[in-house]
Amino acid sequence: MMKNHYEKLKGCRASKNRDEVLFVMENQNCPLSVEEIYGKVKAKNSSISLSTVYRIIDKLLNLEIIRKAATLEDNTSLYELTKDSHHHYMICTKCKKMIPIDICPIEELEHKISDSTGFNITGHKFELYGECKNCAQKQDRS
Amino acid sequence: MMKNHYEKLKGCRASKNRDEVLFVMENQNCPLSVEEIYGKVKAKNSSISLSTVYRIIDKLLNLEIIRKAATLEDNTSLYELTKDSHHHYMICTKCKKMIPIDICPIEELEHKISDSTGFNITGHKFELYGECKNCAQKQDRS
DNA sequence: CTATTAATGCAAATGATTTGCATTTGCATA
DNA sequence: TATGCAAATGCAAATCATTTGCATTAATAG
Repeated sequence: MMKNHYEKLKGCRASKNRDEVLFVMENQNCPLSVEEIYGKVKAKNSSISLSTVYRIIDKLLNLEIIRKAATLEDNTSLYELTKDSHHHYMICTKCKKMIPIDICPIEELEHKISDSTGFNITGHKFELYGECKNCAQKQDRS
Repeated sequence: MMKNHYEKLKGCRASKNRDEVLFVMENQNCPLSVEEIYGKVKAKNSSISLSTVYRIIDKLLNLEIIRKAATLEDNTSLYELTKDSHHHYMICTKCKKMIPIDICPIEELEHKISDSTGFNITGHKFELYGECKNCAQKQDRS
C-alpha cells in the first residue's frame, strides 16, 4: 500500500485506484493519455474501470496535481504531473513520440498581450507537430 | 450562382454547397466551426447536410483553401481561409470570443528547434485562453 | 445524349469523454 | 467496535464532434 505525499490530497478519502494512477504517472517521462494510464494500471494487476480513470484524472486536475500537457491531433488529451516543470512538446505525427521543448515563448508574451488587450489570460496551448528524425528516415526508403 | 475565384478548385466539379460554404467563410471575420458554417448556410435558405459540410471542409483543407485556425477547449475545430494572414487567437473561455494575436512567436523558433533536433516541423498550435474584458467585468458584479 | 464518377443526404458508426445509477468502501462519529 | 453518510467505483448508456457506408443525384467529359 503506497503512501502518497500529495499535500493537496489531504481532504480526500484514500483510494487504491488513485494511488495506482499517480504511481503510473510518477514513473513516466512523458505525458500519458487516459487510455494509456488505464492500460498500465490494469497491466500491473489491478482491476480498474476506464470511467474511474477519467474521474480520477478529473479530480487530480481540479486539485492541480496534474495538468493537461498536450492534445494529439486526434484530440486525445495527455496529462502530466504539475510538479514536473512547465514545458511544451514537439509531437511526431507518425509515431506520436513527444519531445519536450525547453523554451516557452509564451509566458513573456502573455503579459504584453494581456496589458494591451485587457484580456485576462489563464492558459495557453503551444504544440509543434511534425516528423521526428526516425520517421523521416523510414520514409526516405519507401 | 456565384462564381468562385479559387485557382485551386480548378480540377473540381462545380458545387453550389461548396460555394455557399466559401461564401460564408469569405464574409466572416473570425474562424468558424463546422456547425456554425452549417447553420449559416442553412439560414440563407439552402438545404445542406452536416456531413456534406464536413466533406467540403475536408476537401478545402486538402486543397489548402482553408486551414484549421484553432481548437476550442471542448475540442471543436475552427476554420478560416488560408488567404487570410496567419495568426493565432486569444479565446475567451466564457463567451468564446476570439481575438486575433498579431504576433506569431513560433515561426522563428521552429527553425531553431528544427535545426537542433532534426525534427521536421510541419505545423504548430498556439492559443491563449482566458477571459475577455467584457466577461471579466460581468463577473465582478456577481 | 450518355456514361462516369464526384457530390450529396441520411443514418449508423466511431472514439474520446461524460454521466446515471446502483453498489462498495473509507472514515468520522456515536 | 458498530453505523451512517458521502466519496469512490463499475457498468452501461449517453454525449458530442467527426467519419463513414451506401444509395441517390448531378456535373461534365466525350
